[in-house]
Amino acid sequence: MPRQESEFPTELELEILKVLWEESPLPVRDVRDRLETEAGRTLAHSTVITMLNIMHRKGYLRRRKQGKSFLFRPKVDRQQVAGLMMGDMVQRLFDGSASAMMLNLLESAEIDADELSEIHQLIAQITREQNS
Amino acid sequence: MPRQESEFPTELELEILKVLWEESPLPVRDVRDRLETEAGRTLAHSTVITMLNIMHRKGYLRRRKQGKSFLFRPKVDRQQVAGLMMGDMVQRLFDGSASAMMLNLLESAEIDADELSEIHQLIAQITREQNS
DNA sequence: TACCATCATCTAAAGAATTAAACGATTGCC
DNA sequence: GGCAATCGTTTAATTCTTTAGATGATGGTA
Repeated sequence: MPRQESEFPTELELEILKVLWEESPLPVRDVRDRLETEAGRTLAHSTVITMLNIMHRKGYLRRRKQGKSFLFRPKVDRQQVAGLMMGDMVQRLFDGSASAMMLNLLESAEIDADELSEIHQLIAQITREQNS
Repeated sequence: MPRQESEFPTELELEILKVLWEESPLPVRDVRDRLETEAGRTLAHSTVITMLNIMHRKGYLRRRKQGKSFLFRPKVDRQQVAGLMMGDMVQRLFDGSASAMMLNLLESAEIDADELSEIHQLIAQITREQNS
């Protein structure tokens, strides 16, 4: 028994989602162009169609026929996917402790003062909400 | 050109690393047993050996012969791997913004009051360090 | 010594992810 | 009407990941 199909978008699927989260709906050709300019991935037209169809089958995208071509747009939003992927990573790396992950991020990533301040305030706000 | 070998531990590789981060060095048989009890994965002995050898080749593990069997232990530490994987995810999901990732974590994950407080204090401490 | 248990190596199978060529349908234009 | 451009479908090749059987070496034991 080999491994199962990933429950999250794969690397290329995520790249395509990012394109479509930025602007959609888009026809195949435009997705292809943006993968090249934005992600530095030059793919054959048929490759992109194949991927879009797979993603449609998996439920990541909606597909609508316009004229003779299809327009694609995301069916899942960025927050949702990010949440799922992060949740998975929290499980796999930190045995489910989101705070352990945050502590790791704080220590290993360079986060500038403004951002730190923003996060600081958000925590304060969440704390207030929990206490009310 | 299909995809390349992952630069990070794969799913099963990470599971094995977790076993060895907990205790090492271990012989193959013990790794196998712990994968079963701790990760719920029942694998053939030869499967585990194959994986351990692959991981050794990739530089994730050290291997030492004791008697007729090998003992394995990690060559990479948890912080290091976590940092790399998180960095990759920050890139892929949040275009490099670690703070965006943290904000997402704060909003989507349930983090209890004690943990929030701990994080809050750590941020304050980092802020002080940055200002000195 | 002969046999059995224990280990490692070799080999390979099968699914997932990625890539794209070949082919066919449709549409617009000369 | 015919030709070229454009689009989708079919099919398949390649690599990575995961899995494990077959085989061979070695050491202990009856």
